[in-house]
Amino acid sequence: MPAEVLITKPASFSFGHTIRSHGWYDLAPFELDEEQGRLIYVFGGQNGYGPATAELSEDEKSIRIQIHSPDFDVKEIASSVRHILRLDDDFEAFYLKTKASGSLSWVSQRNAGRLLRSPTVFEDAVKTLCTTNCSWSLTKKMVSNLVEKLGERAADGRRAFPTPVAMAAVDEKFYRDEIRAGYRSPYFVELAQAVVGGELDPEQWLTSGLSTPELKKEIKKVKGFGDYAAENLLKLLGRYDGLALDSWLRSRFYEQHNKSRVCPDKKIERHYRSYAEWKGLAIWCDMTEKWFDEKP
DNA sequence: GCGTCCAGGTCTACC
DNA sequence: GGTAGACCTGGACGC
Repeated sequence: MPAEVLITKPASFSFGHTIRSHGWYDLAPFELDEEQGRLIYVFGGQNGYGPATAELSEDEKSIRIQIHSPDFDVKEIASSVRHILRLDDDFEAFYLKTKASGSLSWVSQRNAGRLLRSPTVFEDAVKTLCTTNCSWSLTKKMVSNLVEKLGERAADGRRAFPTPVAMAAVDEKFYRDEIRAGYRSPYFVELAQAVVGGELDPEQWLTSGLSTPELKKEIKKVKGFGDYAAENLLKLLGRYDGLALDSWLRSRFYEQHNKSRVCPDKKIERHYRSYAEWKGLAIWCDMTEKWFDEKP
């Protein structure tokens, strides 16, 4: 029998909207069980414990965590679940703006807006790099390869996301040949080695006192992070000032708000200007509303 | 099955 | 600061 932990749900929280908020649920070691409405994740080993697979689901008042492992750090896993589901983030100011907007009033009605994230900023950074300049199928392949070839195995045979140490231990050739990361390969080596060597601490970005533009500059110092990747990572850190425009978001905007005609990014920026520091989340909710009609 | 073309975001060199 | 070309992969397409 798996061990079970319950976490009380915040008042304005939607489990379904959070786990399907963006593509992360589709990237290993996340797995979405659509039929049962469960999110599965393999938490990395910590504090002397090995990796542990956990299934997250919900009932009326709680989030249920079922842990399939002979030994695990229950506090660490519960704390990571709070982090990945953003249970402690405050969206009241965003909901006030969306309520006033009319077109985005559904966001507060459905308690949407929480973007699923990984337990560590390092994992989110690596996955963001895997989304740059390629199709979603290639992103999935690169992330699966990383987990399969470098991740530590949990008791049930699934694997956790690789640690910075594991990623720093292999060379550029490995990333090219085994991960199929192509020209991104040296970026992974550089990122992992900088974290292991202590020159870079991505986890510190969560609590950084820097302004968002300053933090974006810091993130862009990491090879492979341009405007899109930096702004995407900032969203996962909880800073929504940037739109993180990629080709998909642009084409959805043209279709929805510009009669399918291409327009400059500045026009997109103007469209969401009233959301101020929330505009990155506003565009994401605006462009993905239909996802939740398709996936009730 | 093979070859060609294209999309995708960032980097570097150059203006 | 802006721009062009290179980077690399997988998918689509034509043969």
